[in-house]
Amino acid sequence: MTREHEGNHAAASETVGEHFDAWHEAGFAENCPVRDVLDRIGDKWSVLILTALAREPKRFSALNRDVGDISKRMLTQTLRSLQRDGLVERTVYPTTPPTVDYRLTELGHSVLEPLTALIGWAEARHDDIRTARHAFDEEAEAA
Amino acid sequence: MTREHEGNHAAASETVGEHFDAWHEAGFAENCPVRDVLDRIGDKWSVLILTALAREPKRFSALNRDVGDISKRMLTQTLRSLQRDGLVERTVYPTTPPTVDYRLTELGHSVLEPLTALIGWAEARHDDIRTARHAFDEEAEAA
DNA sequence: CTGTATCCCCGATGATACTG
DNA sequence: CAGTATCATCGGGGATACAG
Repeated sequence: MTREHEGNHAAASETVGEHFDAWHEAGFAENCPVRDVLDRIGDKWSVLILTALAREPKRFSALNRDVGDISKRMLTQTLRSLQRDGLVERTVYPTTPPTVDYRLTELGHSVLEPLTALIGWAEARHDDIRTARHAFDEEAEAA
Repeated sequence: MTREHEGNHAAASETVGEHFDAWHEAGFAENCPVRDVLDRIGDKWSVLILTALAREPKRFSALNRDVGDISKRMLTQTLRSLQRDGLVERTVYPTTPPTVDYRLTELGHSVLEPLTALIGWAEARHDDIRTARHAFDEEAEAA
């Protein structure tokens, strides 16, 4: 089932494979751009916040509401990280009580493209994953 | 600097934004395909293993060597997860001592595409991120 | 060679209370 | 409204020893 498909991907994987081979041989693992980005993408809230800001700037309380069940603590912390990395811009309006909004920077918008591709893959292939899990678990159960 | 760029991304972000707005409103947060995938992508080793297998199947010991400084424990554990999700196929050859190799399935190869896009973004934009961090940290230091 | 079994530690996250 | 401070928890992941 797997073997027949390898041909389909040979062309793409050839290039990609060579790239990653060189990459691994170079000892990429330490302080590598990719791990750096992946660590951020990988945390529990960054992607959710970035996508929540995709359409328009939002205020702190709006984000707190729109992103499901994130604590104020983690919202603040994640926003700071995103701001520090130049993905999000924070604007304070000196009203009372204070008004603050967050918007994606150009860099923030740009990461949404590869991110959207990945999210698209997740949505498109999630059924396959679920099926694979089921098969795997039942096989394990048989033992 | 940010505002001027928004126009460039308006067209793309409009659609993407609407998608994510609907997505957030739908209460996506719980057992959502995307969090599911992101959790795996986000862990410390999955992407490294996936890319290490991009070119060709590898044996356990080869993976242990090629992926920088992963413990046997985590290698086994991560490979099991990837196998369970149908991204990696495990083949045992009944020799003595045992020989085992791991290869990407079609599903595994397919995730490499969006993943490669993200990695490409990381490599292309890492300098911008580093610059942003520097600026942010110095600004904080000034306080 | 290819793992499994244990123990342990630390950082990420949550809960709660407080502040300008 | 928009945070900060503090404490408690929980699980990911490393180290090490053992096993088929």
